[in-house]
This record gives sequence, C-alpha cells and structure tokens, in this order.
Amino acid sequence: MNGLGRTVHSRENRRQAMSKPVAAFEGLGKPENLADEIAAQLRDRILKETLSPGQRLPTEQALGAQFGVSRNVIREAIARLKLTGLVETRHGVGTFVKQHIEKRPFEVQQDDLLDFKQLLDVYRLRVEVESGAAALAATHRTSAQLDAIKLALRQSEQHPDDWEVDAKCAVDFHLAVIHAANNPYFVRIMGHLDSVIRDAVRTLRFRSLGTSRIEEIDGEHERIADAIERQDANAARQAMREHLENGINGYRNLFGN
Amino acid sequence: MNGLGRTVHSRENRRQAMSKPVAAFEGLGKPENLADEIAAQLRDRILKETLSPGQRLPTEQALGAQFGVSRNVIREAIARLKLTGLVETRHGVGTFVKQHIEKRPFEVQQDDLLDFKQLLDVYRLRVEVESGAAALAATHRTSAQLDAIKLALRQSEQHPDDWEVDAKCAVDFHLAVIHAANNPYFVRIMGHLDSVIRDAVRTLRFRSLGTSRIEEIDGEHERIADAIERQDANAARQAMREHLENGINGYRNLFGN
DNA sequence: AAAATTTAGTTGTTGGACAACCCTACTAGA
DNA sequence: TCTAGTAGGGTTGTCCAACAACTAAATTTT
Repeated sequence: MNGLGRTVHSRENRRQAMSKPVAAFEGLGKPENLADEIAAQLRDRILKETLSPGQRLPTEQALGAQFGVSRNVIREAIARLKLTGLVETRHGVGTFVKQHIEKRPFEVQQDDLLDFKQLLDVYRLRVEVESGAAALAATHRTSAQLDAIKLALRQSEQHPDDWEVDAKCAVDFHLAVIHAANNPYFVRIMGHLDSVIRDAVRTLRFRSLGTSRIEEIDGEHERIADAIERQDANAARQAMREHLENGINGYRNLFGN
Repeated sequence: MNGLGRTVHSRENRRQAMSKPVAAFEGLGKPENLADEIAAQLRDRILKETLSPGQRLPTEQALGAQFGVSRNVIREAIARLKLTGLVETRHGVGTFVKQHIEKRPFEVQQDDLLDFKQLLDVYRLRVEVESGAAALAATHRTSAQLDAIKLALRQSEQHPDDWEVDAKCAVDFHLAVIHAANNPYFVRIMGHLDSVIRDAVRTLRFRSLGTSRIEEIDGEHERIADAIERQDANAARQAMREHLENGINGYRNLFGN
C-alpha cells in the first residue's frame, strides 16, 4: 500500500457503467467528468486524509493505474489542483502538496454547504462584506448610483403584493448598493457568496420566511438608502448589518443556533 | 478572421525557442507552462476583448492550430478557464463563455495589483473581513484561543527593539484573532487576501512605515485583545478597524487618496 | 406532416511516443 | 583520495492519432 487507498471503480466497471447510460454509481453530485471526479477525490485526500504539506504524490502513471484512467485525465485533474493552489508540480521531479495552502484563492465548494451551521458561517462572512460595501457606498457613490438605489427601492414598494417581483427588486437593491461601493473586489466576492448562498438555500429546501417580513424589509432598505444618501458610512454599515441579521434570524430560531 | 486574432508564436518559432534554452519571449511573468500561457491569453480575450457571454469559442482543434500547440494543451488551458468559471463546455457541442461571470470564485490576480489604488481596494475588503473576524472572535472564542492571542501579544511586547521579531509576532497576533473566530471561511479568505497584499506591498516597494508606530501598534493590539476577552463584539470590531486603518493611512497620505 | 434514422461536427478519453528536466550514482582524471 | 564530468533512470511536459460519447441538424421513412 502506498498511502492512497483503493480505487473506486476498476477500469472495467467504469467502462461498463459508461456504455450503459444508467450509470451504476453517483449517489449525488456533479462529476459528469472523470477529471473532475478524480480532482475531487484527490482534494479530499489532501485536505482530510494522509497527504501532508510538502509530501509527494504518486506519479501520474501510478495514479492513472490506481484510478483506472489514462495519464491524460490524471494530468487534467492535477491541473485543477494546481490552479486552486493545492499542489505544485516540478518538471522532472514530481507533484507535491503545497506548503502554504492558506494562500490559495477563496472559493466555497458546494459540497461544503450541507448543513445549516456551514451556511451560517458563510452568511456571517457575507454580512461583514456587504455591510462594508454599504459603508463604502455611502462615501464613494456617484449620484447616478444613488439614483439606481432609490429606483430599486421605489420599484419594490410599488409591488407590495406580487411576491416574485418583490424578491427580484430586493436583489436589485442589494446589487445597486454593492456597485455603488465602486470597488471591484467587493463586487466579485459578493457575486460568489451570493450564488453560493442561493444554491445552499435551495438545496437545504428553505422556504422563504421573507414573505412575512416584506414591510419590514422595505423599511430596512429605506434606512440603508437614507444613510447612503446622507453619506453616513457608519449608519449605512449598521443598517445593512441589522437588515442582513434580521434576514437570517428567522432561520436561526428554527435550528437553535 | 474568426475573431481571435493572431497567434503569438508559430509552432516552429516556439520549437526553436525551446531547444535553445535562451527562450526568446517572456517579457515578464509566470507562464513556464504552455497551458498556463494560453489560458492567460484566452482569459484576457474573454475579459477584455471580443468574446461576449454565451458566445462560442473556436473548436479545440482550431485553437490548437492558431496557437501552434496540440489539442491536449488547449484542453488543459480550457480546463483552467472552466475551473475559474469563465467558460463552460458542452459535450459534443462546444465551449462557451459563461453567462454569469460574477458567480466565479473569488481570486485576486497578481497582475491586478500594479498601482496603489487597487491595493487600497483590496485592503478595504480586508479591513471589513478582519474586523468581522475580530467581532466573531469576541463571541465565539475558546479560552485556549484567547490564551493564544494574549501570548502573541506578550511576545510582541518582549521584543520592542528587534524589528523582525516584532513583525512576526504581529502576524501571529492577527492569525490568532482570525482563528479565534472559529469560522473556516474567514480563515480562508484572509489567507488569500493577506498573501496577495503582502506580495503587492513587496512589488510596489513599500518600506515599512510600521517601525515608527510600534508602540501604538502594541497599544491597538491590546485594545483588540481586551475587547475579545470581554466578549464585546462591537468594541473588538471597532478596535480592529481603527488598527487596520491606521496601518494604511500613512501610505494614503503619500499617494493622496 | 411527423417520426425515425443518418450524418457531420465536437468534446471526452485512451495509449503510446518523445522531449525536457532533475537527481543520483558511477567513472575518469587530478 | 577527492573532484569533476558523465551516464542513467525516473518524472513531468508535449505531441499525435485514434476512437467513444454526445449533440444538433439534415435526411429519409412512415
């Protein structure tokens, strides 16, 4: 044994499974792709199991034999790990687990968000970032951006009945605030966090508690917009923070966190 | 013309350049790798030039011909773009620029940080995240983690003379606070931001203004630690924010931002 | 006209080959 | 004996040619 455990599908099994489109395996998930599947498995082994920083991975040939795939697929899998900063390859020497994994780019894996605790952790990060964006918007906004914020607000108030339209307007409002910060990095990370949170909420089968809060939400949005208009950074930050925390508190009671 | 412009190195030129180790090209940067080089070029074309969302890229064969490399290299390059969320491949159909680029994982490219304005934008994000981490640390810390924070503080005070040791202790202090938040996502993104900022500071050739501030820094650290000990989240957040903003203000005056 | 089949084009995967590179061990000369 | 150079094995990087799996459109059949 060389420390990497057993392969999951023998080459023959995989071949069978792929010719019959029924696909015997795959409890849940995305693989769809041999390289993705293998990259995910290697990532798990690096993060959880016995592959410590600086340690060398088996050769591409060996990995190919273990997983029952060609060297090319292994190379693509390793390329993914390289890009995410988990490993590093040295030409003619081998592939090694990186020393400083903490430097790697930030990304939330969908697999991570299976329970409410993890969703809450991500949400807390979102609260900080978006509150900061609101504060920056207060001091850095252009007048056109302020108009966009007000517009989203007014459109939301015009549809107090229609549930879906109202939700869309709320999204527009938050987007307008973030863009008003005039900081591309806030836009980038909020885009990522928002999509991740949205997916998680869907897979955890939350149903909108928001409908019971629509008037309060409008009021909170108004306070945020006011603070941004007055260029009061601290007030904007605080208002946004309270708004976001109100949004999650309903769920927190359900889960007792 | 098919919209992708001309190739940079013909196959023959590249072959020559590779047999002679002098390597004719390489103005600056990392490529080292054909796939990396090509992935970078494709990324530029998607972000800046004429490749709009939803549009289809040329086939892998065509790209290989254009760049003068094998289809395999093109595949690895596309795999990188796929992972960073820029493109999406559909088996048997083609490769397409993704519609919602904003969902892609958060990563600061080193190329982005060439001037102080951009560094400041990233730093603002860091301020928000790390202040939030301090607040979380105040409410979520274990007693062992509080001890670690205090230890880093005391070690820093013990070396008021040694410049390098003091800097190391400061890093330890910030790390201890972040970990005390007990939220893996804060750790992850702070790791990324910190390494990016560190690199940028180096390449922009800043020299430590910090030496003139060592006593103040110790005092600010102490206020942060106190607030965390008292479990006063708002005070911790505020203290950390002021500390970080003090740290950048010296430079801001230099650049007039 | 609608349904079934064929066909062309594209990505996914494979296996083998060679180049470039690093490291170690061995050998030849001082 | 010690040092410098060389040869060799092992690993990653790149290329090539082929086939499988898949999609969409064209063609044929009903």
